[in-house]
Amino acid sequence: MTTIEIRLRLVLPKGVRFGPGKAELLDLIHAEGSISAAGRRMDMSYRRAWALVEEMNAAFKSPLVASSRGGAAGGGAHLTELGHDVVARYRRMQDTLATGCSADLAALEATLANMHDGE
Amino acid sequence: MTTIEIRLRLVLPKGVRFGPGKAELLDLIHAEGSISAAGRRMDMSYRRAWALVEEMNAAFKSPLVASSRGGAAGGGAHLTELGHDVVARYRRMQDTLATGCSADLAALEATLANMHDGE
DNA sequence: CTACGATATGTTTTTGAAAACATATCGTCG
DNA sequence: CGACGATATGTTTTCAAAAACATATCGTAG
Repeated sequence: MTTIEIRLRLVLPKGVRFGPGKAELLDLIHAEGSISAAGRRMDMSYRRAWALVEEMNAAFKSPLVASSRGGAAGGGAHLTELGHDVVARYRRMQDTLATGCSADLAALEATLANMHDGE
Repeated sequence: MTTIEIRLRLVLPKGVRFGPGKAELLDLIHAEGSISAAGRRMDMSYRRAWALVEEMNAAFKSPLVASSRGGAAGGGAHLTELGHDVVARYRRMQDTLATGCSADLAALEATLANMHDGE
């Protein structure tokens, strides 16, 4: 049981940050085909999910998410090729980190305080 | 010139987070021999620096920082053996990350937007 | 041509973390 | 013993990010 969680965050130009949250959001947009549905699954308002997508789209040379309005389902969104690429790279970096640091991580876990409360 | 910064953050039990900020604070405490001096170097109030130290000390089975009051210099603080160990491990994980992900990082940088404004 | 469901934004309100301010305590040294 | 410089905390204030609320727009299908 791993009690320490490792988080990777990329800080892009203009202070834009890309971490676990945005990565998950992109994954969910891919799975749901909609920004609002993805936001719901993350207990996030559409307002906020949309803002995050905007920020990401602006940070790269071309959008990570393409969206459309109207139509049968009211509209929708999907990942662009670049969007898929960015998520894949982020996941791979995560894996590299997890496997490369497992020894140090285990050593650190042995030095943690014994907590009483759950979690 | 690397325009993407990689940040590593550990989430310990009870939601305590250990990232670049706390790592630097520990380094500065080691260099300065004082929590207040370290805080000053980071443009941080003593209040805040002290709170971060408290949080870290409580998260591990024994303190990372030992401090004393009064005396010639008014008091002081220094890293314990565990404190040095934690910082060293964090730095090593950082290196592992940086070297292991350089390829993905370079690829990502090539897909960033061309910005106008500085930084 | 109307209803629907999602995108796209503007505006206001909440709130939680950081800053700012204020003391109290400690131990050596002059 | 009185001053100094750092630790140790309590209290109040600021402020920016997130939430909450409110619309406007779009395009297909019925």
